[in-house]
Amino acid sequence: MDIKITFPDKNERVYSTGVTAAEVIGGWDKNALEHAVAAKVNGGTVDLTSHLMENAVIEPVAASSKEGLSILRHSISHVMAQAVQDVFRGAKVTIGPSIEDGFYYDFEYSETFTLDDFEKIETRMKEIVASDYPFVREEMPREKAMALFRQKGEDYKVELINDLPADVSVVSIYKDGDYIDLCRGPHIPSTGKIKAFKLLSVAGAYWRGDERNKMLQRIYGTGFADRQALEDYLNLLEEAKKRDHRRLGRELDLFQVNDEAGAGLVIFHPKGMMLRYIIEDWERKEHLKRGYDMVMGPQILKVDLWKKSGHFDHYRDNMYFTEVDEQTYGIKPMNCLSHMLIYKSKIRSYRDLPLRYFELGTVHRHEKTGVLHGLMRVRQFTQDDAHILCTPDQLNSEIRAIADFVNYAMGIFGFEYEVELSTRPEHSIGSDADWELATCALESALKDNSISYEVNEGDGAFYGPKIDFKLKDALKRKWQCATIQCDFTLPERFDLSYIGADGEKHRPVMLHRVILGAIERFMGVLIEHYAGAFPVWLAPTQCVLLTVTDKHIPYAQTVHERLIDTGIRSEKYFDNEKLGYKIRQAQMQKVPYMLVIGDKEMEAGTVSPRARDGQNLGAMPVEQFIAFVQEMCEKKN
RNA sequence: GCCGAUGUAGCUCAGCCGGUAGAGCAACUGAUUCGUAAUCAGUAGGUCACCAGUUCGAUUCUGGUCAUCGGCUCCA
Repeated sequence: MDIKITFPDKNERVYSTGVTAAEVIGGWDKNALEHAVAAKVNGGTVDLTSHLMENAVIEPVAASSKEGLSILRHSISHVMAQAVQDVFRGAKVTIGPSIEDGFYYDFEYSETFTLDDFEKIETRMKEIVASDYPFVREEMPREKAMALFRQKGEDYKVELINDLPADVSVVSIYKDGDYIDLCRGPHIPSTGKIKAFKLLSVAGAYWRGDERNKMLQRIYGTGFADRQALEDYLNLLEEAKKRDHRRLGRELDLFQVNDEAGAGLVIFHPKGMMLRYIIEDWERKEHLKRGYDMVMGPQILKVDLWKKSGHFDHYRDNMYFTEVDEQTYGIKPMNCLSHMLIYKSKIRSYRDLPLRYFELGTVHRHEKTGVLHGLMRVRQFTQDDAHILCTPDQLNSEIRAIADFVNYAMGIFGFEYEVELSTRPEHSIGSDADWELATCALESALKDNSISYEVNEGDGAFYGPKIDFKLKDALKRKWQCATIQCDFTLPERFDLSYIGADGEKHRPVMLHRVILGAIERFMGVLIEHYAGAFPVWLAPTQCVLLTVTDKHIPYAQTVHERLIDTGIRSEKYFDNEKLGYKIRQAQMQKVPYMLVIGDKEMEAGTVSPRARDGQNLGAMPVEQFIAFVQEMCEKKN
């Protein structure tokens, strides 16, 4: 029997049944086979060693492609597990997938792995690579596989097989050398295909990601198609370290987190506070343009109100409480309660809706110690929070308007983001019907706006489903910033109503939403995004005046006063140092413009700006520089 | 909260197999008055995270606490 194979270039060739994918690809293009780690056959990815049994469209999967890298890294994780078991007898294997920038493998082992062990493991891995063991796939009945892994003492693998759906009768295993692993595949043809890898870190991880389970040891590593790509990636990691917001926060004197004050509590220094002020000021204006009203509620509210809202039952562990005059107060972890009370302060007509209450609301949440992280994860933070109360009919257009707002804001800062729709979690309040309605409202607004999104099952807030906007920082970590949450429950619990056109009472719907999310976190992301070199409109210091000698100070002082007078954030640097030294200092502080002031400038009434990128703009009248900076701010440059 | 690592001057880091500590940069003082990424000299700076224990003696060893870092879980 012969089969017909179609290549990517649409050419076709006939082979006898059972020919391997590698033979077919090699016959089509030797070079393509050289760089391939797997094959795509009729859309599915398979081993190069797999046999083709029917007519097929075939395509090589290159090691450097996204899918190829994933397969390569998965294979490297097998080799690492093999090496770990060779070096550390008794280590049990669990799972070892490829992830975004590499791979990991989780082990159970009596001793702790240290960074020093990496060398031993890598050395053994290199031997395995040099041996060029073929990866051999074998399929067997699940009972047989279970017996095999039980006999090897691999309890976790036994559990994995045990938990497979009942209708799975055959499982696949992969062998390379004398190592056997339960695996769906596909894998690279042989260990010799591995050209570049590195182990990066070791950390704890719960078996199956559940904190009730045993803590395993996870070794992270990465691999690439060639050494150069690996080098480039490692350099990128170094670069990312340099723009870590915690480091820049100190170097640029923006903020501190102090043990004496408490973990997760940010203290803003003048420059950091200036940055924050600029962002908040901009936000207030943007909200006023969009029909929001500014409001403000108290920091603590009586515990009974938190019971009424459901926070006490569902959010208590994350809340701080305080006792005053035998009254218990909850320190607010969210801003909604006051906003509910504002709504309730008078009878509302359908003509009043939608009402959009905006508050830069500071909240406290008791976050677990292990999750605190610079500005990104803190215990006190300020949300650019708003609650929109509207009729069900208005829901769709309100959600669309928020999505537009988010898009506009992200555009200003040049962030990319992804959208997720999070549905009802395990612990939640409200009826199924309301959840259904709320989820549909969010989903249809996304669809109407043709925003692509992924569904995140069970990740909603306890009172309603949400749309999350996740932006990416310099380390490619995703951060949840903007979110829109649809809530039928709180209006119910607070018995909110409006009088409709029919003269009857109706229940409004509430949207909770933030645009930047937490100002602290957003600033952290911003710092890394710009590597501390903020655009002029955001820079805490926009220009610094550098005098050549002391005799230029009086003139420089008048320039400074003029700049400050026009609202430009100018700083004086009149120290008795050489110009080169001062430029270096200003450069390291990443100030957008350095204004050099010497004899020439003093005589002509000019300044000579030097841009942060080293470009000398030449002498210009002070007024010209002012106009220049003002224009940049206007354009948000 | 869990696993692991770490905590020495403002910062980056040495050091001590137990005998109370150093370097570079920063800071301060003086000299120098200088044109686009580091002028020279001097001075000062530390309860070695905190609290116990072992010891004649602890920064060093042991235990606990706090915090930080890398992850897990959770989240704006």
